[in-house]
Amino acid sequence: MLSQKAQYAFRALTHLVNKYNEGPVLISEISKKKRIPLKFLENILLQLKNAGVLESKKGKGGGYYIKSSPAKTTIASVIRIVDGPIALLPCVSLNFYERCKNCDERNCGLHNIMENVRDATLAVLEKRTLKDLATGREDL
Amino acid sequence: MLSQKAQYAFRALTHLVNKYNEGPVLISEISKKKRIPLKFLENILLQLKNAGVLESKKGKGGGYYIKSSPAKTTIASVIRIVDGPIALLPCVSLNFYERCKNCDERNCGLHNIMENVRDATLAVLEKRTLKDLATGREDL
DNA sequence: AATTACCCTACCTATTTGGTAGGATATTTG
DNA sequence: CAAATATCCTACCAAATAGGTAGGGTAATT
Repeated sequence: MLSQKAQYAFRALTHLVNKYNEGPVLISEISKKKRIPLKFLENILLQLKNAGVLESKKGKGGGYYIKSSPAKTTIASVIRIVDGPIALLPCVSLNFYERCKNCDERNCGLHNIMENVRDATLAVLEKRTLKDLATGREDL
Repeated sequence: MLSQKAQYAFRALTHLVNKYNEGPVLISEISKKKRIPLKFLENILLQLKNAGVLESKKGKGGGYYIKSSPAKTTIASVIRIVDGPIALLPCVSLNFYERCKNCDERNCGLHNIMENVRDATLAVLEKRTLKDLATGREDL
């Protein structure tokens, strides 16, 4: 399951997508509109900025906004930034690979199954982008 | 990611599949062969038994064994027993559904995406069974 | 210079995860 | 029946992670 943090991240990103091209949005606005604890949200947005998804502007009239086009950032990459691995086992993770100390990957039934799961999952998550989060209207 | 507990469960089940139809297997044997802490393994196997995956026999000559045919138990069901939900969000879980308090499911881009992920994941995990864990040889 | 608003470090609490201890219970065998 | 075997059950514990808070520092406007 996605962490609460990741869910907050997606809620915040949804807001930013809906306001794309309307200039920087205050953390406090996102916090209020989406009911996300302010200080917690602050470091989520910072993390997304450091990873290159968001850009920020300081001082009056500042805030956060989506760096490039929403269609350029995949849902998969957001999950990796906030929660880490998407795969169900370290030994089948593309971005966070770790060798299994207790199985021989070429002769492990589970390994094979989990590779299939990973591929099926990524087929969706790498295709969908921030653009797909847009709602058109301002729900909660 | 799957928990350590789930990974232990699959290692143990692999052993039991390989010994299918050879009678009950001692917890202590599985523990030794698969290097799983004995007491921890004990309650994993018990849980799988209570869920109807395994059967046990007490006293001398006792142990654990797979209840019905290995092909009857899906990988998905094992994950649900040991780790709980497979879906990435509670609001798209088939077996552990919980309403999202912060979004309208009909108008939530993320909800839709996560339904697709769930379907893609389950297409694999509901098709594969314990039978697919069999290795033929005794690794580790 | 004052204000605004993001940036950074540190900290705190509750829950979950991973694991252990010890005895109770049921079954088989002599 | 008694002894041995092996699962079953309850309780506990420590470390890690998740979720959240506090407070001041820094940069950019006006």
